[in-house]
Amino acid sequence: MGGLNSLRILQLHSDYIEYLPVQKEVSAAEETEKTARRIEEVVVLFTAVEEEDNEVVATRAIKEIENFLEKLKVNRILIYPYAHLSNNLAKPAVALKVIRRMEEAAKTAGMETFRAPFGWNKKFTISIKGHPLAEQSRTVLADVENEEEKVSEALQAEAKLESSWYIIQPDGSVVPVEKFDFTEHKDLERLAKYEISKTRASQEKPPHIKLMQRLELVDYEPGSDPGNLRWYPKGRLVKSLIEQLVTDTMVNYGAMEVETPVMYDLNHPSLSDYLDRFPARQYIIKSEDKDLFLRFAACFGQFLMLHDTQLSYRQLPLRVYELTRYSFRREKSGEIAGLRRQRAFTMPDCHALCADLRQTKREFITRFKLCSEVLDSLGLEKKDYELAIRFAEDFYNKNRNFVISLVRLFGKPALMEMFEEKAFYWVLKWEFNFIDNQEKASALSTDQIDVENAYRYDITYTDETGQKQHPLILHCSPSGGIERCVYAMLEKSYRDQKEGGVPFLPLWLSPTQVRVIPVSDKFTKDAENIVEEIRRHEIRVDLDDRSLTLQKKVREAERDWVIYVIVIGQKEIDSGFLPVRDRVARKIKKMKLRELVDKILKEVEDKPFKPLPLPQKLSQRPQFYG
RNA sequence: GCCUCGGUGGCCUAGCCCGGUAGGGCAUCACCUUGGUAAGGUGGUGGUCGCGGGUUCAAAUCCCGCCCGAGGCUCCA
Repeated sequence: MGGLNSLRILQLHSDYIEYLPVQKEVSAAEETEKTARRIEEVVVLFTAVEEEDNEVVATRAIKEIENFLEKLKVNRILIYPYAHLSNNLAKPAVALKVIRRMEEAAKTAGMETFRAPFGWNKKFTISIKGHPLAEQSRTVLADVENEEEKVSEALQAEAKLESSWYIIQPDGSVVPVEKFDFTEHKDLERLAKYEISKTRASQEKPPHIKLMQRLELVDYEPGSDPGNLRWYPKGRLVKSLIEQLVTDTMVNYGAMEVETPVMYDLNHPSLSDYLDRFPARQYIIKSEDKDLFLRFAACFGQFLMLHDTQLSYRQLPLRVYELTRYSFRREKSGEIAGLRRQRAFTMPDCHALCADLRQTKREFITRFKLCSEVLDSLGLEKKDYELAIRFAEDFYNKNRNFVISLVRLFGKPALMEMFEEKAFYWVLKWEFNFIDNQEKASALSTDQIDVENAYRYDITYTDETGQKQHPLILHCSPSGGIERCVYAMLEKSYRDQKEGGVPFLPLWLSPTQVRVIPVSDKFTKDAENIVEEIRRHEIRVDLDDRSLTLQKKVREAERDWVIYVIVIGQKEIDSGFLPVRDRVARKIKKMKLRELVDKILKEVEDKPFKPLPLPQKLSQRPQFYG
């Protein structure tokens, strides 16, 4: 029964690999020079030879790999002896023989074949490509009878543990997902389906894409890489106001705003560890003497900063905040979609260092509340998003009441994922998920308890007794990506409209809050005076001075989602009352200018303000789209 | 990366199956119109039909190759 033993190969389609033999590890090691080697556009085969392998297996392995290379349209391989793939290794002499046989077979098959020396401890750097076939692990069995090929997602699968899915209710009761009655919780059902079975209901284009273009908020930029967007003035205003709101919220909460670099040395020792877990996702920049990667979160910069910080337990919890413009993730081409997912995106990222679990829990609750406040400001209420909460079973058993208290705060049943063991660097994590018109779920706010990175980055504080301690680290994005917030607002508006409602952005985010329309050219001057009076109160007001019909101008104001529209003619000048067309209430109400101003100021109270991002007169505005 | 669909003035789109000198709408420009709450009228400017090759007397249309985009798959600590 030799069937269980085999040749194990981790096959990685790589942009490049660099390796440097450091020292001999076994006596059977081959002779080689201690010089660095770099190979580009290559399929790297990390190979371990197990106990009962014979040389037939080598030929068979190469045959399988040959098929694969055809699919990848690559013809260059590097055979890289890598013992760590197995705990049942063959003797070095046998292994070397098998490896040499592989090399020979590959050359015979016409592959451009490289091989790293056997028996050496080697330092290496690898950049793996981002497509699904890039990472494969294969096991070639020694037993000829057993021809099954096992192909699996190598890196992820190793870390992925069994998890089970439940619905947890505010009263603390827990039901397996399949037993829960979703009648009253359709979006939660969609989230569960999306997370567990990954089914899709719809095949159409996400509606927010058309809206983001038509409203001249934001658009694709063909001159860049996919997933890098251009923001028109109105969109820039909306985005910038949301950024401001999130930042204000975090600063009020006590966070210290910092700024850190967008790119980091690929070979920095503290980072390489972390990076190893996300090998395929970076933009790589070549500088004169080093390779840099663009950050995909604010963690690096903040952790490197905190590593160098002198911290006492008296200063905990310590909150550090950064708005990353941008974070970069080189998502696979097919994964990018409008404002749902980009390759360059803006993400607020707030870390809190806590001394112990007790402090952590208190902090976690505070942040949980802040997150729903932020979403509420965007016009996203509890009914508009769903909570997912994930943890290791062990953590849950010890902290059950804490988990339930979060669900109670949320006030609705939540999706719960329980892992048999701690699978990641966090022990507890939650997200607010928005479900869009295609029934796809996207995470907005999120927070997690990280128990590893303080060690990885050696971040410490001094406790009461003068000892260095590693804190717990909370990672929170209070809003999620800002782009994604806009996506959620637009998708929600579309849904509202489909259900017979009026689509609009919250008043404090509306690029135009009030539009004044003179009934004819004769009243432009009077209209201007009114505009100026409104503007003085920090209200974004504009003037449609184009020589179009009144109907047409009203129509366009509606299409621009302007919430308050005022028409100015002789009657208004005589009476002093303004006919205010309220988009949301869908009626025209007569009021004094002061009344309107007060009403608006009250509605946008406490929210950030920025002035009109375009010329005040519509006749002076270019058309950015269409 | 794979699959599917697509690429025609700034935007939307007809024409493609069945080859015969590219049509409409919006926007833009000019003129008329100066209005009372969701599209006033007339006229004009603007296109080597994504790129390259092939078939043909003739290609937006048929064939081959490539590029770009979108969606799906997959992925999403």
